Amino acid sequence: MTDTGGQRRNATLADIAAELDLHPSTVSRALDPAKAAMVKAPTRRRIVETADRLGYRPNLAAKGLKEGRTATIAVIAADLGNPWVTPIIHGLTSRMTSSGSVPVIAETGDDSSTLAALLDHMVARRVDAIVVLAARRADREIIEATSRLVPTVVAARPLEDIGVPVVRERSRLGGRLLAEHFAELGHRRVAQLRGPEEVLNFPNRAEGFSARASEMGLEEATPRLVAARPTIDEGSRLMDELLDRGPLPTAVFAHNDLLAVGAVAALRRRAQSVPDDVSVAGYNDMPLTEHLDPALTTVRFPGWQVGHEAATVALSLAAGEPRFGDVALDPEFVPRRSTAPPRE
Amino acid sequence: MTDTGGQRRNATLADIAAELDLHPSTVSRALDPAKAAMVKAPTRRRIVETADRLGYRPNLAAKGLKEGRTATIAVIAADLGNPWVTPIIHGLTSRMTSSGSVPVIAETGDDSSTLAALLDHMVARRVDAIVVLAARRADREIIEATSRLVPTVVAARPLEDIGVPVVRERSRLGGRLLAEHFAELGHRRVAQLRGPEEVLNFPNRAEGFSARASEMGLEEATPRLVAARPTIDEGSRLMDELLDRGPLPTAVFAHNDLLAVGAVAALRRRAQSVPDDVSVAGYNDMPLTEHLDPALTTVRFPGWQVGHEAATVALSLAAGEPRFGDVALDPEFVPRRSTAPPRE
DNA sequence: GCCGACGATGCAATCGCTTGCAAGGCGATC
DNA sequence: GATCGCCTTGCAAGCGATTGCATCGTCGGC
Repeated sequence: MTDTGGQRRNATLADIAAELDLHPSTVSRALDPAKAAMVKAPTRRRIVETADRLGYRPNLAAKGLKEGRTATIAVIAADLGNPWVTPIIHGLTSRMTSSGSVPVIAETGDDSSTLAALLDHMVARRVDAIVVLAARRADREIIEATSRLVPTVVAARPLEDIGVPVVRERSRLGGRLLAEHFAELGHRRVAQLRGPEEVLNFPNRAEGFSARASEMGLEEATPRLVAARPTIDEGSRLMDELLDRGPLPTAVFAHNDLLAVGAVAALRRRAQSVPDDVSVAGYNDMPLTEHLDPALTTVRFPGWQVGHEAATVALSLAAGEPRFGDVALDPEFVPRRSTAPPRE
Repeated sequence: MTDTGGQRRNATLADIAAELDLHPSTVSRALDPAKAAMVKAPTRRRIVETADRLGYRPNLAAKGLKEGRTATIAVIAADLGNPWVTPIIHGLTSRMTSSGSVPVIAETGDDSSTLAALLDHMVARRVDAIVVLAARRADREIIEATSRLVPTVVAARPLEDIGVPVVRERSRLGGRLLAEHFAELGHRRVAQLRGPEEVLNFPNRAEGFSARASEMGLEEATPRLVAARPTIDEGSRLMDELLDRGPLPTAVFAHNDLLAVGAVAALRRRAQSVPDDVSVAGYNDMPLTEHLDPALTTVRFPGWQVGHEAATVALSLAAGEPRFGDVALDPEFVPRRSTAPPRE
C-alpha cells in the first residue's frame, strides 16, 4: 500500500529550460512538431530527453488560455439515466476524441432553469462549442442567446425556427411509418400515448402518425393522453387511463420505448395480451428493445449517428467554419412481435 | 433565421474596469462573493451593473490556470455503449455537478494503450482528479503511475493491491448469492459463462460462486467458458459451445446481464426453454433487465451509488483531503423469472 | 577580408484572473 | 490638531504556454 498523498508538481517549460540553461520559448518550439525545425537538432534532442525524464506534460489549460480554445465541447443532456441517450453520447464521444477534443457532460433533468444555468456555466468555461440534447420548446430563446457567445448545436431533440444548426431525425416520417404498419395489419381503431409536447420529437411523431392514419382511414381514440415525462411509469399510467375510458383501441403507438414498456406492463396487469388483445409499438429502438418481452415493434432512432453528426457540426463550428444547413436523419421501421393483426 | 456566424468576444475584467475607470483587481474583488465586502457598496453596485450589462462571464480557464485547478474530473469508461455504465455515469455526474465540477468523459474500448493515452491526455488537461471505470488487470501500473501526478480513483471495476482508492461492489458476495439461489432451487449441475479475466469483477464473481457452490454440493460443468468481451454475442457463442459439449447443466450463471441475454437467445434458437429446461441468471441488473423476456434473475450492481461514491472520493482527493480506505458496496440478489427449479 | 543573410536562441508581451502588498484618504482618538 | 489605523483602491507579479521581434554568431559570397 504505497502512499498516494503527495502528488508531484507537474514540470513546466520553465523547469526544462532551467535544467538545460535555455529559454522556455526554445523549449516550447522544440516540443511543438510544427516548429521543431527551428531548433537545432542536438538541442532539440536534449530538450526532448529531459522533457520526458521530467515527465513533462504541457498544461492544456495554459495553452487554451493563450490560444483562446479549450478543446472541450459541452454536451447537455436531459436525463442521463434514459437509455435513449446512451448511443447519442457514444456517437458524440467517439467523433470528438478522434479529433482531440473531449466532451464535458451535464444534465438538466428537463428543467429549463437548470439548462440556463448550465449554458451559462459552459460559456464561462469557454468550451469551444455546445451540443444541446435537452432542448424543450421553451428553451429556444436562451439557446439562441447562448449561441451568440459560443457556437451551439441543437441535436436529437429539434427546435423549430431557431437560429442554430439542428441535427435531428425525421420524426414525422417515423410517425407515418407506424400508422402505415397499423393500417396494413388491419387495425381500425388506434391510440397514441404522447410524450411531453415540450419535446418537439413527440408532437412531430404524433403529427406524422395522425396525418397518415387519417389518410389510411384509421380512427384515433379520443382521450388525449399526454405523459408528463417519457418514462415507464408514465406509460403505465396513461395505459391505465386508456383502459378505464371506454372502448379499447386495438393498436397503440407509444411515443417512445419506455412509454411502450410501461404500457405493456399495464396491459399485462389487466390480463390483456400483447399483441393478441392490443398491439403496442414504441419508438427509438433503444438498446435491448429487441430482447424485451415481447420484442417491441418500434422505429429506430439513429442515436449514434445523431451524436456523430452533432459532434461533426460542433467541431466545424468551433473551427470557425461557416454554419451550414441542418442535418436530418431517417428513422427506420423495425417490426417485431408486439404488433399483430387485430383479433378476428 | 438570424445569422450566427459572428460570436461576440466575451467581456473581461479589464473591459469592465476600463468602462468604469477602475482597476481590474477591484472588479475581480467586487465580483467574488468572498471578497465583495472589501469593495465599497456603491462601487460594487456599479461594477455588478456594468458586468451584467456587458454579459460578463468569468473565464474559468484563466481562473483555473491561476488557481491550479480546473473544476473538471476525468471519467474514463471502457465502453459507453454498454448499458451497465449508464447508471454509473449518472451517479458520477449528479454528484459532481452538485459541487460545481464537471466530468469530461472518454472511452478506452477496453484497450490498454488507449487507456494509457487517455490518462496522459487527462494529466495534460490538469483535471482535478481521474475516475477510472475501465481498469483491467494489466493496467495497474499505469494507473498507479498516473496517480502520482493526479489524484486517481478506480471504480466499478476493481484492481487489487493497488495504491489508489477503489470503489467497488463485493463481487464475491454476488457470486455466492447466486450459488445459494441455484442450490436452494434444487439444481445440482451448474455452469458459468465467464466474463474476461482481465476485468476483476468477473473472476471475483466466479470465485464467490464456485466457493459457495462447492460448499453446497453443486457440481460445475467442465468446459471453462470465457467470453472475450462481455456482450450479447459472446453470451450466445458461449452458450452454443456449452450446448455442443456433452450434458447440459440445469442452471447457468452468466457473469453479466448481456451475456445472459445472449445465452437465453442461443437457448431459444435451440428450442430450449428458459427457465424450464435451463435456468439462466445474469448479473448487474442493468436498466430494463426486469422487462426482458424472460425477466432476468440477477444480482443488482449498485451502479448509481458506485458512481456517486467514486465522485465523492475523487472530489475529496482533489480538495487535498488525505486518502481514506476503499469503498465496497453490497450487491443485492434479485430473483425473477429466468430461474426455476430443475425439471422433475 | 568585409558585409549581408540566415540560422538558432533569447526577450518580452500576452491570454484573463487572482492576490499580497502598497498607497491614498478619511475618520477617530488623545 | 497631529497621529494612528482602517477602509478602499491601485499596482504588479504570476499561473504556463505561445509568438513576433530582437539579437547574436556564423557562414558564404565577392
